[in-house]
Parts: sequence; C-alpha cells; structure tokens
Amino acid sequence: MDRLMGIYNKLYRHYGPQHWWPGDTRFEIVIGAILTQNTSWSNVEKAIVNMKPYLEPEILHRMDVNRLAEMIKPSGFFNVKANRIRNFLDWFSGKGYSFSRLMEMDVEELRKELLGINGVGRETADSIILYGLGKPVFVIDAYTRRLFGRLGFDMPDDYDDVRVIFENRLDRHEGLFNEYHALIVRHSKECCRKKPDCANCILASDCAAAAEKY
DNA sequence: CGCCAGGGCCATA
DNA sequence: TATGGCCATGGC
Repeated sequence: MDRLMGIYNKLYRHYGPQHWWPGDTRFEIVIGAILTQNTSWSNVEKAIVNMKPYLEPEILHRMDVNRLAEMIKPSGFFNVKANRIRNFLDWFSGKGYSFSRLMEMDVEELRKELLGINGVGRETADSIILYGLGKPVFVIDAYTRRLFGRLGFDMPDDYDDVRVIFENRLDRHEGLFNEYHALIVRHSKECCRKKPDCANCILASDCAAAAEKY
C-alpha cells in the first residue's frame, strides 16, 4: 500500500471520522473558509454565532460593510475579511446566488473564477470546492506542509505542486480528501501543537524527525 | 508578557 | 519570482 494511504489509515483508526466541514450550510462553509484565514477556529466560531441570523447570501450582500465588519470582529482582520466576503458575494450574485449553478461548473473553471476574487487564495478556493461543493480537490495548508515535511515527504514550495502530489497518489474520492485533510488538522492541533510529544505520537514510526530525535 | 492561529494581498526589486 | 509588511482578535 502507498505510504500516504497508510498514514491516513493510522490517523483514521486513531481519531475516527471528523465530520467536516464544521458548518450547517454550503454558504456557512464559504464564510468559515474566509474567516479562518490565518485565524484559529475558536475565534471564527464566535463570529459565526454573531452572523447566524443573517447567514444567507442576499441578506449579507445587502448589509452595510461596516456592520458586517463589526459582526465578524472576533475572527480578527475584520475589515479585510468583511471586504473579502463582499467580494465573494459580488461574484456569487453573478451566479444568481445559486450553489446548484456552481455544482454544474467545470471544477478547473470554477477554481479559476474563485481565485479571481480578491481575498480568495488557493487554500480558501479549495476548501470551498471540497467542503462546500463536495468535489475532490486536496486542500493544502500549513499543517499539511509541516506534518508531511517532518514525515520525510518532498514538499515543494508551490501550493499546486503539493496538491497534485496528494491528488495523484491517492484515489480521487471526495470522502477520502475530506477526511484526510480534517484528520491532518485534528492530529496537528492535538498532538504536534498542543502536546509536542513525538515519542508517543501515533505516527512516530513514520516520522523521520522523531526517529532522529529519539 | 509574547507567540501564533485551518492566508492572502500588495509594494518593491 | 521572491521577500517583507500588513491585517487584528483571543487562547495559552
């Protein structure tokens, strides 16, 4: 079995299914993807709570941008992110605020259009496509780079180079990509960041850094 | 107190 | 292409 799949199996056996994305609707997932840029999820949750009564595209699009900024304050970078949400909505209005319409699009074309929105970069676009629309693109983030770098994988600097490595080595299934990225985040938060104890890490035997150290 | 979070844009060279 | 600065809150 491919080593990448073996690591996934270990993570899944240990942590179980993560039920990502943590959000009730496709639109909430889009908002969460923007709000979580360089921001802890706990702060994003506070902002989402404030937004709950208004979490529909048309309603949010009509809202004054300063009021929107005030609402998402706990997520940090609130002025920047309020404008980014607006930029997404400007584009989304052109699609009739219809997620069905996005589902019908060619994924490459959709990705290109999302990247054309000021404030939507590679990771945000891919999070929207994978978790918002349920289509198989592999989301790369800082956790992924750090974890697999430690595990001895070649991690190119370019985002898409890394993404293609994962997409080519794994079976192209939305469920797998969904769970794998969620498990990477879960493991990174719980083990690598919170308790950096590589000796007891479930991936210790896979980890070049740990093998050297201990 | 300082560090950092599930990034991305922009100016500059 | 590649650095560096900037955005800002809350948890630890």
